[in-house]
Amino acid sequence: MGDRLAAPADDIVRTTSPRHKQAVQEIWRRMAANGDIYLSKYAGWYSVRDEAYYDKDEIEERDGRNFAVKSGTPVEWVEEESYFFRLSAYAEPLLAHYAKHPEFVTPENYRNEIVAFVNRGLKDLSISRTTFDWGIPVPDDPRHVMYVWVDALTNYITATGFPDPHAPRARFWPADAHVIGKDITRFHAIYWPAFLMSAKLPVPRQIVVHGFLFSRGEKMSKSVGNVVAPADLAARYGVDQLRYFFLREVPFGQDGSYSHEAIVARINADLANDLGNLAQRSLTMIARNCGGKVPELGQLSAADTGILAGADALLAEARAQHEVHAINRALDAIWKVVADANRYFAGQEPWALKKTDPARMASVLHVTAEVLRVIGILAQPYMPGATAKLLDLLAVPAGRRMFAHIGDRLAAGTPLPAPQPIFPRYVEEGETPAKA
RNA sequence: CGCGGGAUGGAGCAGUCCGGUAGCUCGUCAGGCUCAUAACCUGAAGGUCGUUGGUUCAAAUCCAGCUCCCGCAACCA
Repeated sequence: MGDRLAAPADDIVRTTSPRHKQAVQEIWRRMAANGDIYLSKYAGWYSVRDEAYYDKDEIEERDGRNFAVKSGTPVEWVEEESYFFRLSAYAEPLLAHYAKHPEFVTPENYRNEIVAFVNRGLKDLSISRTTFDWGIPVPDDPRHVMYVWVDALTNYITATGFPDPHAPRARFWPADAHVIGKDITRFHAIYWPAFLMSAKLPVPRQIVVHGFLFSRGEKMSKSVGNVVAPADLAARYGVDQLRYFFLREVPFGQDGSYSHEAIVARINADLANDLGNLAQRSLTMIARNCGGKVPELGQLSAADTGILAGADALLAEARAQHEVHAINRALDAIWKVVADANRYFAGQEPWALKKTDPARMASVLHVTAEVLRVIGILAQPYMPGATAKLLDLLAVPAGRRMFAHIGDRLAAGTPLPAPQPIFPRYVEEGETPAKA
């Protein structure tokens, strides 16, 4: 999945792997050493079929037997020996942490939910089971295996090589941002930092909560029949186009909605028309009128310095927006410059200068290409494929495409490859592609 | 009274915290240009800001009630 969306994982932690077992048992030992793990009994109404416990008020009695209200499955009273984590002791430390680091849980509405939840008090957490044996054994008590919480959450530090402080990736902990779905906020904003505090490990700097995506405003569900696989969308519209659409259209942290019409509108307007066409019209002129080489740059006009300054200011703007996870605003800012560049191009009328002032035409084309280079570099994280193509067309060397190279300038005289479209228009099936 | 989000020109959103000319994208209409992927540029039309009441010189914005829509509801990762 990650590969098909051009978002490959650096690492995948299998919970059965030896390194994970080692990390999990070590954090358990440290939590125990801190006096936060104790053995007791877990008692409650258990449904074998649901593999879940229910509260007393979730149970109803019929014909002398007890059933779970929600699922209708039979339940029985079960008492099971279990290790508990003293989560109750961490309500105060957690609240203190939330207060001291207001950005710890972001966006703010999720932070408010978490604070309100913790304010109501925390119960200790059952963290082991004896009813099954798949799972990581509890240190010094092989009758128990760890229940999901400690096991699953610890995978983050397994990936950084914990407990080896000299592991190659050890420097990545604590993480700058845990990016999670809104449905698992509590586990990541409450349980996980509590475990870490108990084990005397640093907590992540930030838990960043994202929303869900809805198809035409409705939650995807099999019964509604609106389930769409991301890979299918990528195949239909293009990976870069799909990534651009969601990153641009959905404010991070909120739920987002998409539809075929919205995606087509975005990729045609922003990608094909604004950026793709700007590259095409300028590069075609260069190919035809400047010998296919980066044209000479003459004396800069106010319009030239204006558009170049706009492009050069983007890195700082994008960084500021990413700092608060406003990816859509970073893209807004970049596309504002794309629009400015189209205005610049139309205003300078290089096609007219071709007859009256070829040197000035060359300058205008040079400046336009330069702006495209900056945008191409900045847009790489969002659209790796298309930006690589754009930078290729501008003959930007592979080693000069980092943000640090934005200050580079195109060298006049550099040969350019033949222009090619970067973003094709999306044409509905059945429609005839327009003749250019 | 379980918790939370939302209701703003045809569509999707911003603005609401810190009241004071209602903004953006798409769409529509008119004009321009002709380098370009029927694209680009300029201009215009279009909104009693869900509803009722209150506070105020002034409310999309603050307060109270109501209606409708949506998501979540702790051992299920």
